[in-house]
Amino acid sequence: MIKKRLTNFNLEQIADSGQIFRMNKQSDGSYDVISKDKFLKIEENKNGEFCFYCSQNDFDNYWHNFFDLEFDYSKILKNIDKNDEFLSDACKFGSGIRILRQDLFETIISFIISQQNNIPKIKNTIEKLCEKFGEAKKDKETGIKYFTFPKAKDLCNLKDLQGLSLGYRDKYISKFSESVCNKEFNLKDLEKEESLEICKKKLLSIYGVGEKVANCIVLFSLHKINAFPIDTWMKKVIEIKYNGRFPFEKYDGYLGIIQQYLFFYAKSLKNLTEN
DNA sequence: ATCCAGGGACGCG
DNA sequence: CGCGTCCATGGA
Repeated sequence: MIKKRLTNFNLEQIADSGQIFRMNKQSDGSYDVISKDKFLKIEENKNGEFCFYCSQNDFDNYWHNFFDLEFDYSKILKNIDKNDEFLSDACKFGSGIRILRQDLFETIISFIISQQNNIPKIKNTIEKLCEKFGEAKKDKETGIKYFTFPKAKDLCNLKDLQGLSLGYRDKYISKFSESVCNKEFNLKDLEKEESLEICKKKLLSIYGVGEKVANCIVLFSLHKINAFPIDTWMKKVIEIKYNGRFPFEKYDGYLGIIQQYLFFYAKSLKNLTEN
């Protein structure tokens, strides 16, 4: 078990942010996270320390990077236009959010599922997918049983994907998985690509991936933190709070982090027109 | 330009 | 309890 004192790191905020990944709050207040074939329990103790139930090796080689712990988010929080009250409030409200580095294949599948869908159902569908096609495993540290995320070769057959309430998205998943298996689509090359625009272009070539989903994938997996996904919440924010014109130029270079604060804050408010 | 394809959880009046 | 909406995309 690794104990860490961390600033700008909040489990609840990370779990409820716009990122779709396998993180679930347990009845004892701890959080179970699953990424690829890895499991991690995290809890915050009375001293305000975070306990990561994994080996030093797994922490250093995987989770540290996954949660983007090297990056100092307070730099961003200091750069906010003081006159922008809504954004200042949003940054305070979500200051513990981190932009994760999620597995590329897992992120592509997850965000294809996310389109025209709600978060409880998305999570439910992903879990069903993992139970059916993933590998049953037991976490060494806690003994907790879990299912790994499926491999591309397991998701190629369209018929196998039926009955999981994927709806019309099933064909997107089988086609993409097949293109990964026959090397038509090279995940490794995409992971190495530096340019946000080239990454987006390659992702947009996937059947079933459009502008919004491509932006989510480059931000949440490839960590191009200037990507700015615009969903219905962001549309509302820009329209109601910024009269249709958000000052993108002020935050060039880290727009994706700004987007997460805005998204998380907007969702927490019952009515955007008030406040 | 507009509609529909699957589907279900959730919030609100 | 019924209805609108939800982290959209592609094809007709």
